[in-house]
Formats: sequence, C-alpha cells, structure tokens
Amino acid sequence: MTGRSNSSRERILENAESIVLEKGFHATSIKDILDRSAITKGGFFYHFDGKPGLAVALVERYLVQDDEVFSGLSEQAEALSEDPLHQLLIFLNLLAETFGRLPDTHPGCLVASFTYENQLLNEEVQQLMQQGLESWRQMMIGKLERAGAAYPMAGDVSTQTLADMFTAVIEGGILLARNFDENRLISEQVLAYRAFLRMVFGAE
Amino acid sequence: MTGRSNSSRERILENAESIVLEKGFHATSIKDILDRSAITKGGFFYHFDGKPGLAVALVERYLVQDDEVFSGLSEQAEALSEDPLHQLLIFLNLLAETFGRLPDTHPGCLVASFTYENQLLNEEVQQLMQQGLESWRQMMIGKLERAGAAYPMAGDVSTQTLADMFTAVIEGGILLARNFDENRLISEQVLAYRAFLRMVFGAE
DNA sequence: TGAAAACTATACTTACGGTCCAGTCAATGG
DNA sequence: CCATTGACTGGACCGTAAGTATAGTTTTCA
Repeated sequence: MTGRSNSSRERILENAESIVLEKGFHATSIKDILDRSAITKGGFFYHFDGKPGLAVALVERYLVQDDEVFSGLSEQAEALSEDPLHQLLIFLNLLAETFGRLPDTHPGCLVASFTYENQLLNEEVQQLMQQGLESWRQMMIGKLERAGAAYPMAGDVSTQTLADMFTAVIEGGILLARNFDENRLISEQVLAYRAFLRMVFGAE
Repeated sequence: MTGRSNSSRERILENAESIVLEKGFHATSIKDILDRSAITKGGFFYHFDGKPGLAVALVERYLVQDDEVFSGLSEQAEALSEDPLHQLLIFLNLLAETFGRLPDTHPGCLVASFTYENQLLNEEVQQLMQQGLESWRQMMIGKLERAGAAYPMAGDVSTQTLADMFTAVIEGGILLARNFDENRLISEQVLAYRAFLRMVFGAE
C-alpha cells in the first residue's frame, strides 16, 4: 500500500491506452509505453504480467471509467425530470454534448480497437469486452423499458435491438469522426438515435 | 499481361485480407500471408511494394468489392419497385438478408480495422478510406433525397446524418456481431435503421 | 523461338520486441 | 536497527519480422 505504486501503474495504463488507441495493441511496443511513462522495462514487468496482462488491465480500467461516465450522465438526467422517457432523451442530449465538448478528435473506443485484434488477445480479455458490451446493452434496456412502461412503443423493433443501436451508433460515429476528423459526427449520430427514439415513443 | 500474375496477386490479396481482419494489419506478418497463399517472399515482393504497398492494394480492392455489392443490391431494389422510398426500403431488406445469409461470423470491415491502426498507415491509405466512407455517404444521400422528393421527411435529422447512420449501424453491427459471435445482430441493426427511415418518411 | 514476366529458393542484414533476471534503494515494522 | 518488502533500474537474451540480394527457373505472349 504505497502512494508510489498506484500512481505509476495508473500512469502506465493511461499512456498505454492512448498509444493503443492511436496505433492498435499489437503495434504498441512496450518501449513506446516506457518512453511516455518515465519508467523502465523492469518497472513495467513489476506492475503487469507482460503484454497480455496489460491488455486485461486496460480493458478493466476502460470499462470502469466508461461506466462512471454513463452513470454520471444518467444521474444528471434523472435529476432533471421525473418522466422516464424524458430522462432517456435528456441522457442522450447530455451524451451528445459530452462528445461535442471534446477538444480534439475522439481518441476511440478500446473495445472497438481490441475487436479487430481479438485473435491476439486471450480469452479473459474477450470475455471482459463482451461483458462491457452486455452492460451497455442492459443499461439501455433498462432505460427503454422504463420509458416503454409509460409510453407505447411503435416501430416494431425489439427493445434489445434498440438498446444495441445505442452502442452501434456510438461506435459507428467514432469511426466516422476519426476518419473525417470531425467530432461533430458522433454527436450527430447520438442525436439521430435520439430522434428515432422520440418517434418510437410517439413524443414530440 | 499473363494469366498467372493476376491470379497470384488476387490470391495473395484475398488471404491477406482475411488474416488482417482476424488479427489486424500490424500483427499480420508477410510470412503469415505466404504460408496461406502458396507463394514465396520473392513472389510477394514482386507483386507489392512491401507492406505499405499491400495496405494500399487491400483497401483499393475492398472498396471496389464493396461497391459491387451495394450496386448489385441497389439494382435489384430498383427492379422491384418504381417508388424511390420503396426502393430504399427494399435495398435495406436485401442488405439485411445478405448479412443474415453469411455462414460464419462476419469477417469485419477493412476500413474499420484500418481505422484503429491509422497511425501506421500512409496518407494514401487514409485518403482511400475517407473516399470509401464518402462514397457510401453519397450513395445514401442520393437514395434519401430521391425518397425525400416524393415523401415529406419528419424528425428534423439532416440528410447527411441520416446517410452516415447507414454506415454507423453497419459498422456498429459488425462490432456487436463479432463480439457476441451472432451475425443476426448486423441484420437487426440494418432493419432497425430501416424502421427509423420508415418513420421519417411517414410510411407504414 | 525468344524475350519478358512471373516467379522459386536461399541466404543474409538489421532492427526491434517481449521476457527474464540480477541488483538497487527507500520505506516500513517489529 | 536491521530484515523484509515494495517499487523499481538496466541490460542480456532470443526469437522474429521486414526487407534486400541474387541466381536461377518456368510460363506466357508475340
């Protein structure tokens, strides 16, 4: 229990994540990480069980942080309205604003990055990624069901598919944003999804 | 101009693409490709200007093939209806069916894969990727505008954002499909997008 | 048939990447 | 006050990858 350890470990993870999102996991060498993190190889191997161990730690950390963002915005939305549908719509507005406020191009989603290298990653990482996607799905299913209890749902799309669409438009939006170097595109996708939900729930 | 050349080159590209989609570009070694393609290093370097040259050829080929699929489905849809909105809706149905018919998990999108390694790729590749995304956008803008000329559009979402959403749900759907190992998820996202468009155009 | 294209085969250089290990040093606690 | 532990440093080791070189062989087309 030292103050030193946690800060080094966290610093390594933070730098590693940013490099991985730039270049991909395999292309990120341990030396890349060391150079940015002011630590040596030995220090790295003290904290992580090699590169596979780093991958696990990266995903774990990413999912926790992500959950914090979603939870924070959910709480804000719930404080602003009593109505479950309005809460959902406000949540999406807040999320779009959050994406829009980013100063640079969105760095990307670690789960998406790892998805296209998943043959290299051990089963533990793959399970964590699936868990992450599942938790986003369940979060949205919860919001959609609460809204659906108060408002009839049109459009004949299953709640799960509607929930997955949340993840899909964000991941797709990030991809567009990165390629066109326009952050705006993520927010626009989130707001388009919001417009869809408004129609599904017959709101105006 | 020999028959031999084209078949070897094509065989290399086909195998390279499938390995890249499994592991990512950087993690794909030239040897991996040689082993699957029954060719030697000399042969490979005869056809491509190293790995950077391979990347360019891979994207070029991918975009052409992709365009062929979209064009084919568009033509089918246009043969089945005169109405631009119905053509669009049929097109999306055909696309969802195409995804659903895949025997294995969808291999993934090369543009998405390269997006998360774009620091490694030269400007030429990045430009090609952007061109590809732009052409998908323009294809959908065309379809949406033709439908919009015949039917009023509700929902206050810009045509471009609606067009980008096509790419977003597909890329997002592929990501979900790969992680959950359920191809169904792609088709569902395409059909959810279709349901959205139906509402936007007030169809029933 | 002859020239060019499309290769095979092998050897080699260079560099880098992941891993492991032996040692250092400061703080902690008994 | 000394033994132990946590948090490292720095470098050796070994495999592997990209790319080069070169010499020779087969295939195809004109």
